[in-house]
Amino acid sequence: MAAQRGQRNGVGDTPPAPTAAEITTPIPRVAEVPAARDRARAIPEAAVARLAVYLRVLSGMQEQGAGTVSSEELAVAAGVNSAKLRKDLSYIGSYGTRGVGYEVVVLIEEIERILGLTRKHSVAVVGIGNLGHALANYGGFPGRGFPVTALFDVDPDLVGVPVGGIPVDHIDDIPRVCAEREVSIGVIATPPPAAQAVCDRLVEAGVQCILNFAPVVLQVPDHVEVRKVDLAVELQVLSFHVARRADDAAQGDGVAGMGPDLQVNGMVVS
Amino acid sequence: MAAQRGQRNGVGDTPPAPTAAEITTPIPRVAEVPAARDRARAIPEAAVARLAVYLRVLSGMQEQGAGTVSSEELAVAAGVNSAKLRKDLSYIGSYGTRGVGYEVVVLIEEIERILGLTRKHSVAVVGIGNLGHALANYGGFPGRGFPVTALFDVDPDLVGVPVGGIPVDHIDDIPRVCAEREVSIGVIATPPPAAQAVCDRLVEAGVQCILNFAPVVLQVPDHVEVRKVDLAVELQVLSFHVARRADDAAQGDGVAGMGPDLQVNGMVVS
DNA sequence: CCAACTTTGTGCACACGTTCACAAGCGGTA
DNA sequence: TACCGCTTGTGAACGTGTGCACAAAGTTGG
Repeated sequence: MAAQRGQRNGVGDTPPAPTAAEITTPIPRVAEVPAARDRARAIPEAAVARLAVYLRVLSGMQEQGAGTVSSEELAVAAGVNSAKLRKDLSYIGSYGTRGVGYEVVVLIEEIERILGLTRKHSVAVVGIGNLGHALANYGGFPGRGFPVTALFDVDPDLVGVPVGGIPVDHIDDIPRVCAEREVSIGVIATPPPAAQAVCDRLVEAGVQCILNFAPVVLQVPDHVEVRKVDLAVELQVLSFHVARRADDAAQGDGVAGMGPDLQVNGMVVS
Repeated sequence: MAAQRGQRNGVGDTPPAPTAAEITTPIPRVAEVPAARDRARAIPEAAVARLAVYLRVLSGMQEQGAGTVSSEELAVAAGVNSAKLRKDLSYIGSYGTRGVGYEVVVLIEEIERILGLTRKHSVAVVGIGNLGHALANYGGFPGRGFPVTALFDVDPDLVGVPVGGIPVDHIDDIPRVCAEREVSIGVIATPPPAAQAVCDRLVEAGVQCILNFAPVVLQVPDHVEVRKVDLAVELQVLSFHVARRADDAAQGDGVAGMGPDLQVNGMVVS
């Protein structure tokens, strides 16, 4: 996935050099806060998403009492190449020990810090239909750190009714309620026609991050970050692969039989 | 976003040249079916996802009685660059008229054909909790073409109960039921610990495409296509952006005040 | 203290995707 | 028919992300 956003202007004009303090580094553990900040800006989006995956895998390992992991172990558990994993981790700093691996606790701490999980992020869900209901009932959202603190809908029958312990407010109250409860992430689970209007109100209320489940391309000012989860697109992409597969089978038939073509690379699957 | 998959081996060893029949092209409208097949294999994943978006936008335009669209119009409606849009469309063929634009109907037809939407794809939902319930109730799934024909759960209290018009079966019946109803797409909405086992059964049942909502890295044989929708990851990526933004504000403070930095590029927002 | 082994961190090359810029082609007009 | 303006389709440059391969660095055993 790839998130669409409202026209990000050319980021090509970044500062020419990273102060060169990066290379010299007289003492091993310098570059405390400021360098970390500089690095944070350079982490590719895809790597950020993977860091979140690593974090979950690491949490699982921690619960099972693992003290350290090698990049190889962590990589197979996360379903990625070990080189990629190491590169991803290098974006946030050098917290591994050569010849040994990474300390699970340290890695968890650092990833959480980079992802901003040390702070709680209030979540508001707008649109309490099937999906909104499900989201609200997650209660505390994935793995805590993202408490759902506000619910909104237009339906007067729903307003006031508590869902998952939180009373539903009317969408007209978005600005007030979001401000009061310091909502930092808005989740849009409304029907398509309502999505843009809801989005506008969230933005107006100062919400800077939006997770959009409505199959609509949202227009937002470019200081707002939008991520989209689009069920229809996911299914259609899968459909494409079904079709491609069917075509391949129909076409490359007379050549090598109908069996799957041989696998050269060693599968890492256990 | 990027979908993880079970190690795709180097596609670098593709046929050396596309038969060179591509370049010469004596007659304008040759390259009927076979070329379309060859092309289909070359469409980048990201482009496929966007084609699905274009399709939705086009459907909306068709309903409003539009006969033709220019790449520019369609691009802004889909929230992308017009050059990118044209390149994406070029992957599926040349169906535009220079100086005019694209015929909406034709484009819809062609995109549907490429995405394999001319055929119906039965969907099975496994795990009828909050989310599974919501998915089952969509009834016919996004925009039809993806009828939900089977539901599964372990809970004996749910088995036999109809949800959204379809009775829930026990997950032990996955192979039989999936075969009977010719399920081609499996949706996993179970708790994390059950996901891999469920996935294995789906694969065993011959399902080749899986949409995974469970926060787990699935291991599948490489003829199976997996797409992942991970709520936790989405939120954590947003959290990262909040943090980055906070850092920026705290750091680049003394320079240009606290207002948003000026926007150079012309916003396309209406 | 040294040598052998292990694993990280990263420079480099490659591949993929995006963007630019323009020739090719079509419709409208005189 | 010839010209003009407009929009497509695409070759080529560019930027980003991925994967390889190896030096750097640490640990363990003698």
